[in-house]
Amino acid sequence: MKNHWLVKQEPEAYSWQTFVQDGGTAWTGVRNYQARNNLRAMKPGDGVFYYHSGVDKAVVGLAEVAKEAYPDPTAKEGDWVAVELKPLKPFGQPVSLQVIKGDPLLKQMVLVRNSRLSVMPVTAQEFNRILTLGKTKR
DNA sequence: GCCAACGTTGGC
DNA sequence: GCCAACGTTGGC
Repeated sequence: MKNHWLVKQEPEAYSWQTFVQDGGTAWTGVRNYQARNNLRAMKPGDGVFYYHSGVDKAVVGLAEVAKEAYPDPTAKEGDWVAVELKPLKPFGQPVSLQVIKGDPLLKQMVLVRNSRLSVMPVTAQEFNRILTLGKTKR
Protein backbone atom coordinates (compact mmCIF):
# COMPACT_ATOMS: atom_id res chain seq x y z
CA MET A 1 0.00 0.00 0.00
CA LYS A 2 1.14 3.49 -0.77
CA ASN A 3 2.27 5.81 1.95
CA HIS A 4 1.61 9.47 2.36
CA TRP A 5 3.85 12.30 3.47
CA LEU A 6 4.08 15.97 4.16
CA VAL A 7 7.06 18.17 3.43
CA LYS A 8 7.46 21.62 4.86
CA GLN A 9 9.11 24.56 3.22
CA GLU A 10 9.20 28.28 3.73
CA PRO A 11 7.69 29.91 0.64
CA GLU A 12 10.45 32.55 0.71
CA ALA A 13 13.01 29.77 0.33
CA TYR A 14 11.25 27.59 -2.24
CA SER A 15 7.58 28.13 -2.86
CA TRP A 16 5.00 25.80 -4.35
CA GLN A 17 4.82 28.17 -7.32
CA THR A 18 8.54 27.81 -7.98
CA PHE A 19 8.22 24.07 -7.54
CA VAL A 20 5.50 24.00 -10.22
CA GLN A 21 7.52 26.22 -12.54
CA ASP A 22 10.46 23.87 -12.15
CA GLY A 23 8.25 20.87 -12.84
CA GLY A 24 9.81 19.06 -9.89
CA THR A 25 12.86 19.25 -7.71
CA ALA A 26 15.43 17.30 -5.73
CA TRP A 27 14.48 17.54 -2.05
CA THR A 28 17.95 18.13 -0.66
CA GLY A 29 19.37 19.72 2.46
CA VAL A 30 17.51 17.72 5.09
CA ARG A 31 19.80 17.45 8.12
CA ASN A 32 17.60 15.86 10.73
CA TYR A 33 17.69 12.14 11.42
CA GLN A 34 13.97 11.68 11.83
CA ALA A 35 13.25 13.58 8.62
CA ARG A 36 15.96 11.62 6.83
CA ASN A 37 14.44 8.32 7.90
CA ASN A 38 11.15 9.48 6.48
CA LEU A 39 12.83 10.40 3.19
CA ARG A 40 14.33 6.92 3.10
CA ALA A 41 10.91 5.33 3.49
CA MET A 42 9.42 7.18 0.51
CA LYS A 43 8.59 5.21 -2.60
CA PRO A 44 7.90 6.47 -6.12
CA GLY A 45 4.21 7.29 -6.46
CA ASP A 46 3.68 8.09 -2.77
CA GLY A 47 1.50 11.16 -2.22
CA VAL A 48 3.18 14.21 -0.70
CA PHE A 49 1.55 17.33 0.70
CA TYR A 50 3.43 20.56 0.23
CA TYR A 51 3.18 22.78 3.31
CA HIS A 52 4.19 26.43 3.46
CA SER A 53 5.56 27.34 6.88
CA GLY A 54 6.04 30.91 8.06
CA VAL A 55 3.66 33.45 6.52
CA ASP A 56 1.27 30.93 4.93
CA LYS A 57 1.08 28.06 7.42
CA ALA A 58 -1.04 25.98 5.06
CA VAL A 59 -0.95 22.88 2.90
CA VAL A 60 -1.01 24.33 -0.60
CA GLY A 61 -0.48 21.49 -3.03
CA LEU A 62 -0.25 17.82 -3.83
CA ALA A 63 2.94 16.27 -5.11
CA GLU A 64 4.31 12.80 -5.49
CA VAL A 65 7.60 11.03 -5.02
CA ALA A 66 9.31 10.78 -8.41
CA LYS A 67 12.50 9.08 -7.29
CA GLU A 68 13.32 7.28 -4.07
CA ALA A 69 16.10 8.24 -1.69
CA TYR A 70 19.66 8.59 -2.92
CA PRO A 71 22.74 10.20 -1.33
CA ASP A 72 22.21 13.95 -0.96
CA PRO A 73 24.69 15.61 -3.36
CA THR A 74 24.67 18.78 -1.24
CA ALA A 75 25.96 16.97 1.87
CA LYS A 76 29.70 17.41 2.29
CA GLU A 77 29.83 14.91 5.09
CA GLY A 78 27.48 12.60 6.90
CA ASP A 79 24.90 10.09 5.79
CA TRP A 80 22.14 12.20 4.27
CA VAL A 81 19.68 11.54 1.48
CA ALA A 82 17.50 13.37 -1.01
CA VAL A 83 14.44 12.34 -3.00
CA GLU A 84 12.92 13.80 -6.13
CA LEU A 85 9.45 15.29 -5.92
CA LYS A 86 7.07 16.21 -8.71
CA PRO A 87 4.07 18.56 -8.39
CA LEU A 88 0.70 17.05 -9.22
CA LYS A 89 -1.86 19.77 -8.57
CA PRO A 90 -2.47 22.86 -6.46
CA PHE A 91 -5.17 22.78 -3.82
CA GLY A 92 -8.48 24.33 -4.80
CA GLN A 93 -8.47 25.68 -1.26
CA PRO A 94 -5.32 25.79 0.92
CA VAL A 95 -5.75 23.94 4.20
CA SER A 96 -4.42 26.14 6.97
CA LEU A 97 -2.76 25.02 10.17
CA GLN A 98 -5.61 26.72 12.01
CA VAL A 99 -8.14 24.51 10.24
CA ILE A 100 -6.02 21.41 10.85
CA LYS A 101 -5.79 22.17 14.57
CA GLY A 102 -9.53 22.62 14.73
CA ASP A 103 -10.43 19.44 12.89
CA PRO A 104 -11.09 16.36 15.03
CA LEU A 105 -9.64 14.09 12.36
CA LEU A 106 -6.49 16.15 11.90
CA LYS A 107 -5.52 17.64 15.25
CA GLN A 108 -3.40 14.60 16.10
CA MET A 109 -1.24 15.04 13.01
CA VAL A 110 2.53 15.00 13.40
CA LEU A 111 2.41 18.49 11.93
CA VAL A 112 0.64 19.64 15.08
CA ARG A 113 2.38 17.39 17.61
CA ASN A 114 5.91 17.99 16.34
CA SER A 115 5.90 21.35 14.65
CA ARG A 116 9.62 21.34 13.97
CA LEU A 117 9.82 18.20 11.87
CA SER A 118 10.14 19.06 8.16
CA VAL A 119 9.42 15.66 6.57
CA MET A 120 6.72 13.57 8.17
CA PRO A 121 4.29 10.73 7.55
CA VAL A 122 0.58 11.36 7.05
CA THR A 123 -1.98 8.63 7.68
CA ALA A 124 -4.37 7.54 4.93
CA GLN A 125 -7.26 8.99 6.91
CA GLU A 126 -5.50 12.33 7.35
CA PHE A 127 -4.49 12.33 3.71
CA ASN A 128 -8.04 11.86 2.48
CA ARG A 129 -9.43 14.37 4.94
CA ILE A 130 -6.99 17.06 3.82
CA LEU A 131 -7.71 16.37 0.16
CA THR A 132 -11.39 16.85 0.89
CA LEU A 133 -10.82 20.10 2.79
CA GLY A 134 -8.45 21.22 0.03
CA LYS A 135 -11.12 20.59 -2.59
CA THR A 136 -8.67 18.42 -4.45
CA LYS A 137 -8.89 14.95 -5.90
CA ARG A 138 -5.91 12.75 -6.28
C1' DG B 1 10.16 40.25 18.15
C1' DC B 2 9.40 36.74 21.43
C1' DC B 3 9.45 32.31 23.13
C1' DA B 4 8.51 27.23 23.39
C1' DA B 5 10.02 22.96 21.66
C1' DC B 6 13.45 20.31 20.06
C1' DG B 7 18.09 18.74 18.54
C1' DT B 8 23.04 19.05 19.01
C1' DT B 9 27.31 19.93 21.27
C1' DG B 10 30.68 19.69 24.69
C1' DG B 11 32.33 19.59 29.53
C1' DC B 12 32.54 16.64 33.27
C1' DG C 1 26.47 8.70 29.98
C1' DC C 2 24.46 12.85 31.86
C1' DC C 3 23.04 17.37 31.42
C1' DA C 4 23.64 22.38 30.80
C1' DA C 5 24.29 25.55 27.19
C1' DC C 6 23.42 26.84 22.83
C1' DG C 7 21.35 27.14 18.10
C1' DT C 8 17.41 26.56 15.10
C1' DT C 9 12.69 26.19 13.77
C1' DG C 10 8.29 27.83 13.52
C1' DG C 11 3.97 29.49 15.63
C1' DC C 12 2.05 33.42 17.76
